[in-house]
Amino acid sequence: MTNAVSSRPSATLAAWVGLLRLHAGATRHVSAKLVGEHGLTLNDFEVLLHLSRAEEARLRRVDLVDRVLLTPSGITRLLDGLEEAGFVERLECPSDRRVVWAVLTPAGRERLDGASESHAAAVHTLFEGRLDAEELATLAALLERLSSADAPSCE
Amino acid sequence: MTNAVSSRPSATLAAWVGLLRLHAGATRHVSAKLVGEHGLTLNDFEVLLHLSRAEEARLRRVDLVDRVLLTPSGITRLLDGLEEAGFVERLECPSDRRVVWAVLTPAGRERLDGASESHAAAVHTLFEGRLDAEELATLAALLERLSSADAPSCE
DNA sequence: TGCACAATATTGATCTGTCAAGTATTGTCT
DNA sequence: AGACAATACTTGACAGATCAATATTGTGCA
Repeated sequence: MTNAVSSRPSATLAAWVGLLRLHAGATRHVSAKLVGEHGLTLNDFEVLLHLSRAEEARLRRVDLVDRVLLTPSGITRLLDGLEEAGFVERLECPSDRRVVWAVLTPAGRERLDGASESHAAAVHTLFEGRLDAEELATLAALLERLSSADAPSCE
Repeated sequence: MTNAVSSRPSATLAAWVGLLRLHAGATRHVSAKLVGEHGLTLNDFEVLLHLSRAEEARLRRVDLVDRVLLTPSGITRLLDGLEEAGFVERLECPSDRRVVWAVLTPAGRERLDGASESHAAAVHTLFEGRLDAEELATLAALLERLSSADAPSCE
């Protein structure tokens, strides 16, 4: 009886597959709508959103890496696209010449505003009718606790 | 103020970002271990696992699409890799010549068994120390309910 | 029977993101 | 100062997955 996975479908495993399945399905739903109606990827949207909330609508690459959970090169490439589309601009930081700010342009803000409602609605329909307010709060709290300090050292 | 997202950070939204963040972090952790120690992608692993549990250790492409939440072409390409590695074999179905079974080979089963424990351990460390048994069960139940009938028609 | 349509699987083009490596700048320690 | 590490970002090569289009087989029905 060596197969730990199939012989002991524990609660951790159930939570794990639930996470995988929900993410895959949810992400597809929300992303399809966002791309179809506003030409924005999920990550595009998130970057725009974070910029819009930041001081002076600008962030360093590194800060975006933390917030969006992408690798540095992923962020660079994503921003390349957003720059080309005119939603974001590069701005060199005078005090530390290693950093390059990503600045939200008016066009970027406009696109973000246009997409926000539709995005919120899409997310809403994922949960609507399946969970009541209390369950939702519980879920949010649990997920938050799990993702807070998340990378346990890989031995 | 027309920005629905930033002005109303509702519970749905909190759950949503929790889901995104947890998935990104967790997936990276588990996947890194699986690839590093056993040369298997997360999806490779899942396919092997589903096959091992199936009747006669074989499934149609379409069934894998449902279980693993990948597109048909994604499954085809993933199986190409597993075939090349010798973990899976193609088998044409005599009764319906459109379908091609994916059959788990002994080598595939062996690799799966080798990876299972390490995988389960990796998943375990994600939850360990952060959630007690009851919370874990709650989480699993909530996730399961959300992902069960998942694609609400996109209007 | 024959014909329209659905279901299964694959392929080519393309996209998004990763990894490993490399450049440039800044900070620290002696 | 000068050496060395750390930080911020970029780039080339590539993996993994998607989409749209296609081939093939099965099903239902006039």
